[in-house]
Amino acid sequence: MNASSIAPQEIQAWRDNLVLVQQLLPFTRRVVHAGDAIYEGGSPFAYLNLINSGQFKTVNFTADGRGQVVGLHFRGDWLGFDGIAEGRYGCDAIALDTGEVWSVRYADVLAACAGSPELMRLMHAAMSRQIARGCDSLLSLGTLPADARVADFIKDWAQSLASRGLRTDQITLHMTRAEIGNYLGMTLETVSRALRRLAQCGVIRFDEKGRRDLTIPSLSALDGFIRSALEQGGGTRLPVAA
Amino acid sequence: MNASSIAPQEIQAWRDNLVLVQQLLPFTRRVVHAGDAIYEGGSPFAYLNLINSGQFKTVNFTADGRGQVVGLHFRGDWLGFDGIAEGRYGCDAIALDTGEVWSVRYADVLAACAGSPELMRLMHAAMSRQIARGCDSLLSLGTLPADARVADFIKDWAQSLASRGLRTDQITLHMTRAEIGNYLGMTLETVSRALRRLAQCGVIRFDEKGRRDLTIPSLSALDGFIRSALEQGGGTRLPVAA
DNA sequence: CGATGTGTTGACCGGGTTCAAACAATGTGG
DNA sequence: CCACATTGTTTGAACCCGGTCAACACATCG
Repeated sequence: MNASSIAPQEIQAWRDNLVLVQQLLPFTRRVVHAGDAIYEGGSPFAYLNLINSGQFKTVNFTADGRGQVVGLHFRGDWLGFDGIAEGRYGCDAIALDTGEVWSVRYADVLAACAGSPELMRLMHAAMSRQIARGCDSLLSLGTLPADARVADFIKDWAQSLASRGLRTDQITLHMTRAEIGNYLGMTLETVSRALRRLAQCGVIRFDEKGRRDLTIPSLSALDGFIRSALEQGGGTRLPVAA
Repeated sequence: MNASSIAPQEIQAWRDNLVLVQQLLPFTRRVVHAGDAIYEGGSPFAYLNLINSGQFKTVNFTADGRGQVVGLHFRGDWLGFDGIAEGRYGCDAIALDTGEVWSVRYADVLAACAGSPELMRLMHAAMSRQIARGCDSLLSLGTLPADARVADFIKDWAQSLASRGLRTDQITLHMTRAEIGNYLGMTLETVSRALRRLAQCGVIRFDEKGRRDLTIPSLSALDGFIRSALEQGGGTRLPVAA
């Protein structure tokens, strides 16, 4: 599951989305800035949004005010799948920095899919990928201690960039400690302490610029940190005895 | 979000899957028993499985032996979406009791979707629903204390049955405490204690038959328990200051 | 009968939360 | 330019929820 094991056809999956949409679908470009909402939970569903650039989070809100970051999304990802079934979006989609999304009417997508098996397959694959990513998030939340969860988070982030052809050694987290903590199911203080420990182990390094820019000397070192945190941290936390 | 607020068209969504598949797709019926694997993570993807009866869990495994129950599935749900993108299943799908699934070649689904907008829409909706359910799981894991998480789990279970026209006052958990705990990100002991506390509050009641059969006097009482656990348990655990 | 798997309960302890204080970064207006 | 407010980050100290370990009850099954 490391970056080098990404299947060849996967490396370019994000690009296929952009190319095919450009060829087959009418869409409107929409430039957004940090904090902008692409859509909000509860509002009527009509559009899917394909990310052309920028980074985004999806946040799930409840009536009683609880909020949970449930996903991070990058170039080539779709925003809005959660709205298809109910006809209303289930989450807020928020831009983490400035970027551009391509908005397409879902009705147009359906029509185009009927005429293009390739596009239909691509949409299925995109939804499938989001389902699989959700499973991985649950795995991380349920089985890893706090420090390892933060390490896994950074590893995922870097791999997401790597699979899109972006540089992974030097990354910028466009999220506050509070947002990261929310996403990982812990408090902002724990995130801060975990990052300090990761830096002390040399598995990440903070840039001079600020506390959100960091360099990753080695992805496999991150993996090593996670594994060591698992075995020395009591060993079998939530294993399933087959 | 209570049981009575389910939209009319949602109540029968599970049935549409079964009806449409029966009309449009060649499939093979497959009877399974508790513990049987419908498919296993890592094996090549070729079939989707529509649940006609029974209850199922999906389990995500890692190379280092960690396992996490990531989803529960009932009549009308599809199993196998997570395999479309990579061409390999990402999870194990395990039967929790005796049931029947309809196995359909994914290639046939694609072909049939091209000729039936209704079926295509239905597949999208099914995937969308699974994405949304994943988001809800993350919300529960990230924002609720242990007791409330167990209460929310039972509420979800009951609502899943209710939306399929099954009785919700009397339910049987076809899972061990360890499985439930794994699903909810806690230990089996905590599950046991949480259930006892729920029973003491009268929000659930154990049947004479065994420790897995329980009755739910009132769904709204479960909601009340969750809300009270939130406000008296320190109040704002992971809220997002808008 | 013992063996095995499951569930319950108690006592202890530790990782992570909570509370608090101080610091850093970035505006904002006079 | 500085005073000031605001937001984000770091660090410390105390507390507590939930994990860990252990013992026991209770089934089912050979």
